[in-house]
Amino acid sequence: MQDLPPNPLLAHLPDPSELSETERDYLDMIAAAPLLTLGARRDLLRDGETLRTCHVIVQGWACRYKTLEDGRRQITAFVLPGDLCDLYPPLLAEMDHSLATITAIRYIELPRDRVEQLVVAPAIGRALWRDMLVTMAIQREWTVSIGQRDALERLAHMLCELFFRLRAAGLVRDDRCEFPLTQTDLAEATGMTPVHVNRMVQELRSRGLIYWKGRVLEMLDLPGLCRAGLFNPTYLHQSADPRLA
Amino acid sequence: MQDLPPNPLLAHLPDPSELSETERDYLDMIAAAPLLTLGARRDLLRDGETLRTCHVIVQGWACRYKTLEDGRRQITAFVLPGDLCDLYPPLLAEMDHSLATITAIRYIELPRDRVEQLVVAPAIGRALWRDMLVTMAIQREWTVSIGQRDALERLAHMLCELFFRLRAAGLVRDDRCEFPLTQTDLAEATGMTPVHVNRMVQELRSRGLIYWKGRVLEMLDLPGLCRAGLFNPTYLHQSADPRLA
DNA sequence: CATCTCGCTTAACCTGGGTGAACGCTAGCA
DNA sequence: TGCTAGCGTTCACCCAGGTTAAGCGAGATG
Repeated sequence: MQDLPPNPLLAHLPDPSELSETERDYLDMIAAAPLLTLGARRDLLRDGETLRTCHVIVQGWACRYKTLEDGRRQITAFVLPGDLCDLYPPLLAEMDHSLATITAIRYIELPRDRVEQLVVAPAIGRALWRDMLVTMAIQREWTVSIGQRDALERLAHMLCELFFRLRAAGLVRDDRCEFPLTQTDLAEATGMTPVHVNRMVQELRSRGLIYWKGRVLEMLDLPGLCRAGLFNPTYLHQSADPRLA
Repeated sequence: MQDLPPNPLLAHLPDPSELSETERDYLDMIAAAPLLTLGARRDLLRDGETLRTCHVIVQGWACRYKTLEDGRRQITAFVLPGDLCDLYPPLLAEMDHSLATITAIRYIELPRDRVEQLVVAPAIGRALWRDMLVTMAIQREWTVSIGQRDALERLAHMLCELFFRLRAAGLVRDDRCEFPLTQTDLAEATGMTPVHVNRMVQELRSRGLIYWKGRVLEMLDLPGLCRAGLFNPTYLHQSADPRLA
């Protein structure tokens, strides 16, 4: 593990100087919350659970998924290092999906009423809204992908999305990033079979678009991959992000 | 058109007595906003537009959609009468999808800064958050449907979802509702072709699950349709809704 | 050092749903 | 009262991607 990045909750907020004193107090309390740990490939939250606390994943990869009665499983979102994640669900009565780790993670727990405060704090609330709207846009784009793009486009699009999000989180150097997903994960996220994901990975490799070995993914031709996936990054609304050089 | 329901923004909020005076003032101003009209099958907002106002659809059906460069089109959500709809997008810089009417609609426009106030008003903000989380849950469920359910299940699931939402909005009587979607709409929403939607509609009819003619849809066997679609309504988080008898 | 497991890879075969095209019904509309 | 347009319906054909199964390499475990 690398050194710990600052709490992602903070990274998503405006400059502290724009916050009221009350808001700064909230954040101080959050910064003081103890860091918890969970190993790779475990459930953090299960469908049907009732929650009294909220989670913020500080480090590591996770995913949301739903399982049908007969066992079919669909990953509906990837939660990347630095993403806010389970801040909101406890505002509803009951989990309607599960959340599992991909890698080991570090996270904090916040009591529910603290989140309710954050959500309606002026500057913090607005920032959380903006974050939520981007998450929503990503979810819409998955719908478009699975509904309209063919297998190759879908895989290319998914890799582009993850890459752009990782880059915005400062986790890309020289077009390379750590990439802990398995082909089976990608299959469950894109609605195809692991076998077919493999075929498409081969195809992207043979076209010279990506290098992927072990846990390292490198974009050999990012514009080409974007074209192959009909990927247009505007839905990520990253333009204003200062971390993009 | 039937008589006008109250502004859906109000329907989604807690009892007015729980609101502060400031919040009640906000709502009064909203109630006073003039009602605008737009005909069926028109774009209300287009991908790429920059917005300075927000919209609340008071009456009628609409949908969100995205179009790929080569014309493939995916409907990503249906906005039903009474749903909040475009309250939030203007918090982001630019539309990343389009919004089109299905039927003629009535709507109001709110200036952007008014929405920013609403969103962080204590009681109103919390209610809007809850609404947003349900919308998000629906979007996740679409991902699951398109990713994992087969054509028949997908169609059945979509009909169940729309039916439950319409029922919560008070638009169902005796298991019947007005249903202005075409089979092509359903095709664009479920990621299949109109031809195949038609085959699946025939199948649901021949199993005695639905009656659908003109603009009327009737559930002849709702439990059966739920089973056919592997539909579990918990993700709609309707249990607490007082309008469900 | 042997064994086990997990993830990746390849191959042969099959099917759900796409494609393209034609036809018919109903509802405006001139 | 005939024309046009949109929507639903049906058919014949075909392919993208699913299915099943087997082999392989690398890291984990005893």
